[in-house]
Amino acid sequence: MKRKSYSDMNCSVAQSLDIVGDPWTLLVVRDIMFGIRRFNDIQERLGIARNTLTDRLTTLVDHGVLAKVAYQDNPERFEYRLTPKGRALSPIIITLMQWGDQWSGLPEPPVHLIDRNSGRILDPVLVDRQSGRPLEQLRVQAIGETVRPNSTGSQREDLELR
Amino acid sequence: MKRKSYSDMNCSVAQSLDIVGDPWTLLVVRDIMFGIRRFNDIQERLGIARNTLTDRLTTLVDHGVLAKVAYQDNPERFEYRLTPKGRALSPIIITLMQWGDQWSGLPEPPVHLIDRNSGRILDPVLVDRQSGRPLEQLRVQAIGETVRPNSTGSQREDLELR
DNA sequence: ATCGCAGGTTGCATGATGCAACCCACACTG
DNA sequence: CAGTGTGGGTTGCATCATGCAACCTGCGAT
Repeated sequence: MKRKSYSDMNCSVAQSLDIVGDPWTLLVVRDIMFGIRRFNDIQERLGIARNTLTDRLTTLVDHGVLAKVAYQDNPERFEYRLTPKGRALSPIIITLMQWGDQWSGLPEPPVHLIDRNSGRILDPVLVDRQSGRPLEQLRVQAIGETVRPNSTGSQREDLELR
Repeated sequence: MKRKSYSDMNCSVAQSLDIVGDPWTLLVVRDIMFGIRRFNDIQERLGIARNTLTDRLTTLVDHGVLAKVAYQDNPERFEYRLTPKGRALSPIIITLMQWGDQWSGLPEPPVHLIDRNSGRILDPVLVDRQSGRPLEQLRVQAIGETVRPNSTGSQREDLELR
């Protein structure tokens, strides 16, 4: 049956996953972010079915995450580039990469991010912009209509971040 | 046909998505992180099919993301709690939430994160741990076997992060 | 005795995916 | 100008995952 849309869920996580939650979608974005921008290159690297790739690319273009631009005429050939909305996905890709590095059992990280100025390997961490403190060191609470005490009637709890 | 496993891809993003990339999985983790921990509560909040929820929960337990713990006997009743591996997913959930807040067209964020000490709304940003500088302000390059110059023969490019 | 609840399991219909084959316009080679 | 290669797809078919509703089981309460 059709996969249910999350879009009526009044939850930003659900809104995001409604756009980038399909299988392959974030891997396609990852490849394009890393400089693989053409249909055949993406298809070969990922091993994704060609019709599925067509679907993902057009859906991402429809959602404004990618732009399809011709890089030559006669014959017309295309590449896919990130829009600002697409570039804003980088924190998601990077945190997914980190979690995979730490927890998925690969012997060592297949890819490192380096700062081109210092040449150093980067260690990305999520902090509060104002205080600069890592979120995992704070007592963080979620507030909003969507988040309610659960059925036990317990009071709202802190998020377990570490 | 069966969805292809990404696990032989030598890419941490793929490894992560192999575990948390199924539809509903991250929404289930989100709910549990926000304190919804019981089968029926999750099922009602998400509107997920009950058999699908069963599958997602057992898969997450098998992967060590969740722990199924009894909170009473006679009759035995269970709740699902995050393991350390599951708690480590919080940066992914939070960055997904941010992207949804910014780009998915909701009038305003349905949920805010606040610091319980200061009471202030948190604005999470991904920085390099050592320098404290936001990644989007750096020239970042990905290095590793998986990342190669693309078919145009162009040299390795910086990641477009902003 | 039966009602309800928590936490599932089962059966069926359909849509999404994988896979292979095909297509089309153009360019290059002989 | 016939044949071959390349980029970027489309089409058909088989199968798996999902949605949905119904059913089940153990227990406590009425």
